[in-house]
Amino acid sequence: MIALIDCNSFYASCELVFRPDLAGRPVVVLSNNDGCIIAANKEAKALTHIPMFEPVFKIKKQLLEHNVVFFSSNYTLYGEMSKRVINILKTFSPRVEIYSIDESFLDLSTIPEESLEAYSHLIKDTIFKHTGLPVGVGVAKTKVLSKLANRIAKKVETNNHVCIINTEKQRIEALKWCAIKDVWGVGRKHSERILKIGAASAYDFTKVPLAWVRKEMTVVGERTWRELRGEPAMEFVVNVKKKKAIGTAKSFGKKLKNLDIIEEACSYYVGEVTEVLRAQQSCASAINVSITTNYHSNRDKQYSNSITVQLNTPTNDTFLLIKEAKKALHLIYRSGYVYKKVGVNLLGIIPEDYVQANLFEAPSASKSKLTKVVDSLNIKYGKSKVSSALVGTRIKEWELIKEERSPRYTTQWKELLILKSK
DNA sequence: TCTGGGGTCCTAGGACCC
DNA sequence: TCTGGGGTCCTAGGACCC
Repeated sequence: MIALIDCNSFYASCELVFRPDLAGRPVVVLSNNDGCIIAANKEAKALTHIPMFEPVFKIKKQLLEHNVVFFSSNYTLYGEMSKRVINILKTFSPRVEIYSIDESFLDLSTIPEESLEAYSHLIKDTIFKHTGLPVGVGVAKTKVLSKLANRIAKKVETNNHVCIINTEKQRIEALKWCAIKDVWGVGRKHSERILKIGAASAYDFTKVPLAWVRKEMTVVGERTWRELRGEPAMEFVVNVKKKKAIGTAKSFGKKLKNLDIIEEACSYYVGEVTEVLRAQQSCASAINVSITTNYHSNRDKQYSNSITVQLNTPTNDTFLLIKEAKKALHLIYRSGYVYKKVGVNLLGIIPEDYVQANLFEAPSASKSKLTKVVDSLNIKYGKSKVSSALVGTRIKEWELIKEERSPRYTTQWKELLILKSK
């Protein structure tokens, strides 16, 4: 049996752990640049109707009327809280698949069937006791079914946040309860197509002929179909896989016209992604740079472009990659537009031990020692204390907006939570 | 009239996830 | 005024190889 443990309204719950004074009040967490709502606690969800991903400015008035508390996203905090949850889960099973920041699969094959329910409650209660985070637990024979069980645990009040799908009767009941659009792996496009052929529930979908599923939804859809029928078709991935692409593309705090300032933002992002690249002991063999105007705007002239540069020799050297990114940016930049976003993406990622030298290029003097020193200084003194001069110093001119970010309680000495004594 | 067969690699685009 | 960011997997089609 496989369990899926999922934290409820994860980002909002993380904020509430450190702000018990806000208990009972509606709380929402905003996206980067404070643009959209990306998480809401149950009080906020209960309020009228707060659509996720709704631009905040459109409903701000309404939210203020209801006394909603806003937080900008604080990924440092959420990442740390996530690690704590995972460490607890590892004490409950030797095999844990970390699926996302707030979800993990657990192999419970060694737990006797009659103990599954008690064990699930124990997992849930232990996490709450040690972190203050509420979670739901779904258990079933396949990953897709445990996702479904988790959904039932969350939505059906009487379940007390735990749901086990074990018998054939339970499986069919669960499938009939679940609308096709809510099945894990079936998105908007596919659920429209499935509805069109008359299947409305997950149960109906399992009765659609495999040939149709295969043709319309490829092998990915076939796996979902099999798993819903109780036949395992997805791998349980215990080892963290190295990333195959590492990228970043964030909106600017304000719109930008000039190449020199966009260049600085671009260089800064290259610094960020190469740090991740080095942390997984890899090198990139290509880098992609993209720029785009604000596609929401009807008034601005629109332009977007991107370019991929193959490197002569794969590298993880920030300084070399900034140089390449800058050249690439110059090729796609056009003056006369107002830009909203620049992105960099590292591609063709290979382990650093596999790098093959280029026959026609003199080996460059190794800067690996320099980047190591830079990395260790930044770990010690804080993010981006040391960086390439190409990054510049005008970060305030393009940096994204985070007006309501909470303190980084768990990772910065200066921002520790203070408990006042009388 | 009729024009091989078996591959690899790369890219763009679509669909999905949190 | 203001609209998120970071990923994965799969397929088709083009270009190339022997």
